Amino acid sequence: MASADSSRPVRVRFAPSPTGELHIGGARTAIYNWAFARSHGGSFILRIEDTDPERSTEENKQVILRSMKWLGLDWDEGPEKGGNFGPYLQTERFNTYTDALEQLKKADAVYPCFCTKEELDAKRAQAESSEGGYSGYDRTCRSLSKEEAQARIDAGEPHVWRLKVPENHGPIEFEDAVYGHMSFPIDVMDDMILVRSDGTPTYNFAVVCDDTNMEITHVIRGDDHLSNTPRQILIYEALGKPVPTFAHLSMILGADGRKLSKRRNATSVEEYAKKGYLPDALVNFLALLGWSLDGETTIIDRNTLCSHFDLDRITKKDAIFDETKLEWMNGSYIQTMGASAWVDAVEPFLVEAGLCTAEDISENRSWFEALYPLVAERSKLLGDAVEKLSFIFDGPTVHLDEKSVNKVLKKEGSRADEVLRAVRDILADTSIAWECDPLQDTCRTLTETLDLKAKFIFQPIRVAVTGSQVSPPLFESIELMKREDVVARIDYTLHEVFGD
RNA sequence: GGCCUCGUCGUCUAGCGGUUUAGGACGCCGCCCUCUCAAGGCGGAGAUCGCCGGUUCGAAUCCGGUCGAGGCUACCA
Repeated sequence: MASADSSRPVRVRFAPSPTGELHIGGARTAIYNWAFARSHGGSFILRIEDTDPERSTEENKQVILRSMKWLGLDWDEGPEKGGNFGPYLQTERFNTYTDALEQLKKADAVYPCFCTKEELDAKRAQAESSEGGYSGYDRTCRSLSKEEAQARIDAGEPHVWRLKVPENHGPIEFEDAVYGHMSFPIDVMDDMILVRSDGTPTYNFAVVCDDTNMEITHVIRGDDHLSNTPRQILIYEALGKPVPTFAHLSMILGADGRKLSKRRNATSVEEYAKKGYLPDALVNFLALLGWSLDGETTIIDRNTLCSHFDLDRITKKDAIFDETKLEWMNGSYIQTMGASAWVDAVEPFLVEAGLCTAEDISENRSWFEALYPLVAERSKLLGDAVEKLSFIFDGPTVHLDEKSVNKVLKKEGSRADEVLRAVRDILADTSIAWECDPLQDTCRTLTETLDLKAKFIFQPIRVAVTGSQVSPPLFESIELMKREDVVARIDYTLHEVFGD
């Protein structure tokens, strides 16, 4: 029975392969590993599994590192950081795999196999179409004598190294921290290839070597590896190394209930950053996709996550990624993030939209921070600020939304022209402080002067000043604009709509 | 084909044999607040716990079967 050595200090790792960007599923796996390390006083290791030269790229590696940093998942050991168990790129660890292979050769736990890929494919194809079906490599080369095998190796014949699955081994069992007791019959275990004919390690072999050498205590990974686990346990046993605790994570599905795919869904962390999500929100949301604190709490900050995360509250069921809820959560984080952090986060969006430059922001920092209350509780995504605030940057004229003009200014009996003329005089009156409250209070007196409901006073002002019947709070916005611009906008509207 | 999983409101989930008329969150609907939109507050609809049997005084919770979904079964990771 495989069991973990609980006396060792907790060491976990996130091991992406740079064959693509960091996607949502990988991000969640990373978050769980990170949070587990933090909540157990352990180490979080980042290892890049780049043994597939065909698909691995340096660019992808950089994107992954960038996304990890953006998410705020700091690693204790790994690329750029180093550590006592490096290197942290598999391509730089080949000597450790050959060392392990030598050890297995000495222990007579592996054997060379000379069957070619073509022969294997043919055998498998034939077996699959026959009655019993395919049940793994037929072990042709396992019965080769030592001498014959060595002679063929010496003759330069291409060969792989296969694990000699033990004859008298009971079922392979382990306690998965998420799925519970697992048991796999030994007779369905293939004599899997550990080292390819070109000398490179296969995935299952490389992971086990790395995880043992890096003294990983808990392997938290996607459940597509659940069926690989018994194979890996066999390798741990052959190596005579302690088997870590495994925790397998269910899959994240798209809204259509199907596997997330680049074609149908936004899948990479980078895309979510560009869409205006906050790292805190994404971490919170992803943490809750398959894990719960208590079933009640939904807003969970990093500190809470890092102190309370544990494996026993992870769900087994696949989860559907519901972006609507992510949006809500992001809005919630925007509401509480504070003006300063908001300005930093929203800057690229404002600049991108051409509303201002980075210099404008650094020179008028406090003015930009004053914008925050106008949109904080009205934004789901950072970029929402652009649409809501653009009118403020428009100067002495503003684009008048036709629908709003018709509905508010030209409405039968609204007396919007009277209202605007009166308001114009109030706003132009320099004896009234250019501040939210005095301006608003003075305008409100018009409800009595003109005998109109507040709505009929304020909505015309809103359309004239912001161009639309929907906007952030009126006088809070006006306060942040120049008096001459606001007055000019009212004159402009009066002229455009009423021909003044 | 073989092996291994998973299955509670539309979605994320709580639930670990009785305290459950199955709780919370998002979304949806209504009301309140209100200068618009939001935010916030309050309330509502929404799950016979995939299905069928069994165990039990009692099951979403335990067991068996079944259906559906998924993973692995590569000289990919």
